[in-house]
Amino acid sequence: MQASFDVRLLDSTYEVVQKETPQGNDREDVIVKLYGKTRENKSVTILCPDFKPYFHVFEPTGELRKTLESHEDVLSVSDVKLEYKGSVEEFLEVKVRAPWLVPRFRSDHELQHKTIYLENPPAELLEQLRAEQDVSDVIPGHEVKVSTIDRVYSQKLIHKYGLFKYMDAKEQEKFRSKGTFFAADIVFTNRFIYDMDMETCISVKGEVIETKSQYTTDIVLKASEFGKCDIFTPGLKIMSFDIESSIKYGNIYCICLTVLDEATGAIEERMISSVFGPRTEDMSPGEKDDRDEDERRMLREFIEEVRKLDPDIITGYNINNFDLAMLYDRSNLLLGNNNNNNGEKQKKPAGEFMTIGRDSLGLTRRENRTTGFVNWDLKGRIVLDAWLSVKKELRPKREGLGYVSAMLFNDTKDNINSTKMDEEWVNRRDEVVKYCLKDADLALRILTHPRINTVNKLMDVAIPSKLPVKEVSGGQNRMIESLLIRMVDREKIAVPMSTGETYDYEGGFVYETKPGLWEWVIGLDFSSMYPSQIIKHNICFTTVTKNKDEAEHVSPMNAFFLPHEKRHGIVPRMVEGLLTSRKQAKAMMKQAKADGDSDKAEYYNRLQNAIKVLSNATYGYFGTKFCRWPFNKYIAPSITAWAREEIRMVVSTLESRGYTVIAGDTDSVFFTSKDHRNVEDCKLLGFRIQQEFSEGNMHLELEKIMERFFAHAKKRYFGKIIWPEETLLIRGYEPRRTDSFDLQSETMTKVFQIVLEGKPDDAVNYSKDTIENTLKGRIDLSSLVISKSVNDFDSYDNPDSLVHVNVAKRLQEMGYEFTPGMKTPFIITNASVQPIKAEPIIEGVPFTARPDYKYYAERLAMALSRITEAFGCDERTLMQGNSQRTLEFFCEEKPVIKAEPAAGKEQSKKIKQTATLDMFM
DNA sequence: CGAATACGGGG
DNA sequence: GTGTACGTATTCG
Repeated sequence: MQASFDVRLLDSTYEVVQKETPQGNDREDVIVKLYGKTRENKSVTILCPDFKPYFHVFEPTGELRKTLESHEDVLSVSDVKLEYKGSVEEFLEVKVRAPWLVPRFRSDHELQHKTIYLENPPAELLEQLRAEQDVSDVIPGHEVKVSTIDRVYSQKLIHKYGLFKYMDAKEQEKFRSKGTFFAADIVFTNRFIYDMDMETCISVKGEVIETKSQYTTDIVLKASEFGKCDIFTPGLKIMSFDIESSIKYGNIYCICLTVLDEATGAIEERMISSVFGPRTEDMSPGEKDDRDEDERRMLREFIEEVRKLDPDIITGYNINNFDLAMLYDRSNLLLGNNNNNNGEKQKKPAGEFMTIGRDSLGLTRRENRTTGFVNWDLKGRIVLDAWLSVKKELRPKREGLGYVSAMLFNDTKDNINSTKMDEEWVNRRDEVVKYCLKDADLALRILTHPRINTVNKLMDVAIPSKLPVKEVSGGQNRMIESLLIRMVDREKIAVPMSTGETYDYEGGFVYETKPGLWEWVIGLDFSSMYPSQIIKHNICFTTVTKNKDEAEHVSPMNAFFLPHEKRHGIVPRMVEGLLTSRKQAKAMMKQAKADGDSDKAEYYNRLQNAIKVLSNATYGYFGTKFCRWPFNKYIAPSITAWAREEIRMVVSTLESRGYTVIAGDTDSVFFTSKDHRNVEDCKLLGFRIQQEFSEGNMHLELEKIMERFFAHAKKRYFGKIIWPEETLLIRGYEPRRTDSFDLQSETMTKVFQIVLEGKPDDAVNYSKDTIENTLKGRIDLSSLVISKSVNDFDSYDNPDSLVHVNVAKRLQEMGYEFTPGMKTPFIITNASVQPIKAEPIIEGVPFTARPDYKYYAERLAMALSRITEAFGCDERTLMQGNSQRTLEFFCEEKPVIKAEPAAGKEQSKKIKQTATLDMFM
């Protein structure tokens, strides 16, 4: 049956299938598969045959051309002309049978060298080589060493001057059947999406396949035609799940899941639990088998439910590190046919049995080699860990499910002691299952909470980046490349591969902060500083020139860019497109607001934000080693250099007019004026300066006015904003450490408050008092507790040097049970020795040891001094209290309070500030 | 001081 | 998957 759908793309993959040829023999073939959701909220699998992988090779030698032409895996070769570094060059387009063959061709034929060694070349040739623009060095000698700036130019030189005859056999080997590969690292399905010019929403026509075979989606469609369609945002099915298990025995007790269908608001819940109690050490083989069989049943039930419910998103709390690993390990162990004849475990592709992907394939695990970070993938579904979303969006001080739930919706986990799950499972089985479901529910509510809203945000950025939603959940690279590669392809420009080279360059300008407490501070910033610089100076890999004469833009780091009229760069055009569509989105938002359509307004607000993310990421992309474009080492540094020039100009103009600039970073400046001491005056001044410095596509904007502003160092400040809205601003102080003790964060918060009330003297006193109380032990023990989790002892390189590991060892010696990964609370008792000594906190046992109050006081002083230093009170002074030495110390210091005196009625403040000094003396 | 290492979170 | 992206505080050297 023929049908047509509008589809929002969620994921893409490919499959190798057997295809019958007219000759009757089977041949491997590739089909692209797209997964998505239709406008009617139906899940769909789209099968797209007839697309083949291809790549380009620069000016291949005769040998390489012959090898490729006659290779059994090569479907076709054709000559194409593509632009590379400003010139049109000859390339060979090579179409191959399957994506996984491309890396194989690369390893067999990719040229690795850009230095050529020549034996006895004539002197005349050497002169010619030296004169070549792209030769960076010619070192004469027995063997002449010719270095070029990239492999393409090595190839060009060899061809142009017939250099093979001056190369020995070994040297020839490096170049003979090798070539420089282009576009051979573009993920196959992305290549498909770019070439078909698909966006995140497509319209597709094709034949509905009635027997769904392995697919779990509502619809399976064999595509015959693709078209454009308007953007829409279907309701997704979001599943959250949680597993309770035994650490000791490794088995699963229960799996609970909850599924929200955004389209209808309906929620479905499932609880799958074991009929057995905990395992024991002395179980008989028969008992063990029964329990294994029971767990097998649970896993199978889980798989069946997921396939039936067919969610688009799978979430849970810390599922990347725990629950998914649990499913993976247990299904490998229990569902694999590991009970074969000789009892040996059969090696199977891992995750294969957890068949919950939309194509019935299993769970795949990817571990980052350097970070150890684990990523899970299910075809057609998007795996999102609510924990990671929370970290990214909220940066809460503690990241536990209970803490975050309390913070977001004042709800909390059920009362189950998860560290004693075996015990809880014996005594309160029903409650554990409820607790498990509750956790799944909390994770779902967190992921969809307005302040987190991960699913919507991903759906949104997918729009301007024109990609399936799963693609944008990875990194920003892919989003930028999605836009760039399409433009570049259309204009017949070659797509080089990243060389992975890194280079250091200077970043944004950071003004040396004037520490102190200030009043009536005006904050301005350039909107979209980096994108604006790209546009202003036509910065692009297509506009770089070595010829200063034809350049219109000369960056402060001496890179030259062509005038916009001569060649309008691809990157500036891309960024302009983004800024324009952001303006449109903002206008739509305004319109929707005016119409009273708050949902629509909210949508356009998120969309404009997504576009902002994308346009800002453009600069970042050119600064990474993954950036594939030539001249990238001129692009990012030129952007930042021009930006530094721009903001410096503002700073120096303001200073030349007698205003005091207090802080500034990359695109922002904070300053204060003696003659503007109220909101209205500050607004007038701010707007005047905004107008003065906004020119062309650069827009300096009055962002905020602060009644009080405290700055202590670069990137560390807080303030009380009173315009355009009254809010608190805190930067760089976020006390986000879970291993800090309560007293520290509580005191810090209190000190912020006092400072912003305009009472720095009180803040210093409060700090001193708290430190003194701590030193003298007049402090609640519970506010000193530090809690850290302790892993397997032998997982540490140097376990004895770590306090928390030693505490866990002591717990074990004292006869308490210790489970690796367990959170261990303790109080430091002696920090003057190495390793630091601490005593564990044990529930129900009174803490009798004496805390190392000096240690705690010092840590407090260290944290608080970052603020009090601005008032002339450093860490040492804080520790010394009001002693005579304090006084001496202060006498040598320059004036401490830097608040600008307020005019007229505010005079009393000045007196108070003097009083602060008096107090110290 | 910059580089290396560990944590967080889950049961 | 035609790859290679945690962010941050503390300790180490």
